[in-house]
This record gives sequence, C-alpha cells and structure tokens, in this order.
Amino acid sequence: MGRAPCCDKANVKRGPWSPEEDATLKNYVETHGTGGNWIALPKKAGLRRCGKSCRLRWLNYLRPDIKHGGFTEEEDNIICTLYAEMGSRWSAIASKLPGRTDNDVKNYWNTKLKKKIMAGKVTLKTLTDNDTLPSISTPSLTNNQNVKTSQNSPFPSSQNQNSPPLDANNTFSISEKSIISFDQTHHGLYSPQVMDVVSQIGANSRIPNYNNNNNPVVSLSQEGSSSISDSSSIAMNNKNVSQPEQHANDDYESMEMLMDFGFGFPYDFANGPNCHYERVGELAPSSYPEWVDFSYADIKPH
DNA sequence: AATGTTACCAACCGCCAGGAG
DNA sequence: ACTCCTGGCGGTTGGTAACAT
Repeated sequence: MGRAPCCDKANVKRGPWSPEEDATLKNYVETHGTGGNWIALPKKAGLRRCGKSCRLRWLNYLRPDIKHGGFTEEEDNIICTLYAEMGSRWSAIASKLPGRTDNDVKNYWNTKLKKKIMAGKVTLKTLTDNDTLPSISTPSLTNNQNVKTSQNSPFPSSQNQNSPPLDANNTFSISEKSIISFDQTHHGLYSPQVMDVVSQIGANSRIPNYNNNNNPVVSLSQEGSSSISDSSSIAMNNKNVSQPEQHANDDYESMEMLMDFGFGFPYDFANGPNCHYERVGELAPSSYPEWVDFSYADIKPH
C-alpha cells in the first residue's frame, strides 16, 4: 500500500499560478507566516493548492529576497566550483548564492551552464614528455566560496585545508600541468561529477598511441569525429573512472591523467575526494575567459 | 506567414530523512 | 522501537517563448 497523498489531487488546482493566487499566498505568509505547516496552509489561506505547491511557489518565486534574472560570471564560477565539489546538491549550492533557489541553479546548470562548459573549445593535442605546456590559469575564486575538500590537495600543506593559495585579488592559478592520479584499485569511486563532464568529452576521445615511455597518450576533442569504439579508447560513464582498456603488455597498478589546467575550470573540478594530485606545475595568475579548454590531456601508467 | 524545432523555466513527482506521537 | 506525517530535495515533465526553416 502506498503512502497517502499529501493532498486531494482531484480538488487542488495545478499548473501555473495566477497573480491572484500569488497575492493570496504572499499576503497570507507575510501576515501569518507558514505556521510550520505547509500542508495546512492552503486551506487557511483560501487557496485550492497543494501545500507542497504553495511551499515551492513561495520559496522559488514569492519570497522577497529572491533574485530574478541572469546569472553573473561570478555566480557561474561559484556554481561550477561547488558542483565539482559536491555534485548535484542544488540546495547546498544555492545556499551559497544569495537570492538564488535550488530550482534556479538546477535549471541554469541543466539548460545553460553545462552547455557553456561543453561548448568550450577542446583542442586535440598529443603530448610527449618533451612537450611544454603553456601557462594556464583558472577563474578566480573568492575566499568566501568555501573551496576545499580533497584530502589530497595539490597545494602546500601550509595552505589552509586544500584551498589554493589565493593572491591579493583572491585568485589563484596553475601553470604547466598537474597530474591527477587515478588508482585503479579504487576505480568506480572517483568524483562522479567530474567523470560526468569528462565522459561527455570522452565520448569523442581515444587513445591513439603510446609514447616513448609506453604511456598511452590520450587526446580529447569535441571537434573530432572519433568515437570510443577503438580498442584503446577510454570507456567512461558518470559512475566509473575512465581507464584505458588493458594494453597487451601493461600491468597497470594505477594510471595518471596528466591534465593541463588550461581548461579554466575551477581546480576543484578535478579535485574530487578520491583523486590525488601530484603537483608538477606552478600557479599562474589571471583569469581565463573561457570555461573549458581541455587543451591537453595525457593518460599514462605510473 | 506557417510550421517545426529548440531552449528555457516553472511546476510537479516521488523518495528520503527527521521529528512527533 | 515503531509508525506516521511533513519538509526538503533532486530529477523530470510540460507549457511556451524564441528561433530556424
């Protein structure tokens, strides 16, 4: 037997709220408060609406402190950083954005921000050990964004938690490349939100060859038409860490993804709780105009 | 101008956690 | 300890505006 419905569906109005209903709800809540009981509220207020619907309408639209309109670049940064850190916990993310609701943030992510990220130019490049990566940078982060979390920070232990060393402008950046190490013994546990986006890029990626050190070198591209059907392609989904299929002569204990941070994503995006960094680069200044530019990526065995 | 497609976002659905009884 | 109820949350849907053909 299922749970009893929260309201009589047959006798409640559904669909878009009329201005009159909005006014009624707003007046009631401002005058009486919610009384801690949304289910009983519509009856008291004289609304033929489900209590949950009233709550949602109030929280997402009628609340006086709601901010309507487009998201700023700063908000983009915060959302991306927090999404990388905590995934689709929209209410938690929204709580860091004054005036924004979880629904707003969720919609914005699903309809715009994700596309904005995916639309970033992805350049094909095969790395060799002799490659010198260009200086790269990341979007600015502010001190109050609570950017932390990985237990294995790429930053010096003297830094607070795992936050990057912020300069006077509250920005940080990375130059050269960093190594994200994926320990195969724990594959499947890596930051799924990272793999989600990476996997979408990975859909057009493959490992074309091995370099002189027998390292499989992967090139990522959205522009190319390559598929993942190659035997050496990386198989990815949003639950499992990507890993090259076993190469005949390889016995990987783990592998590393050399990743240039030039894609301009917040460092935390690749700094999930189960990734560890080996910092081989240095931090460089300034912000990056584009959200994503996976300029270089290289996967190699330890 | 008409029609089809895409993008956007408000609203709904159903699950879950936590508190009250 | 258990059940029930409610609020909160994330995923999904549906309506419609905007754009393309």
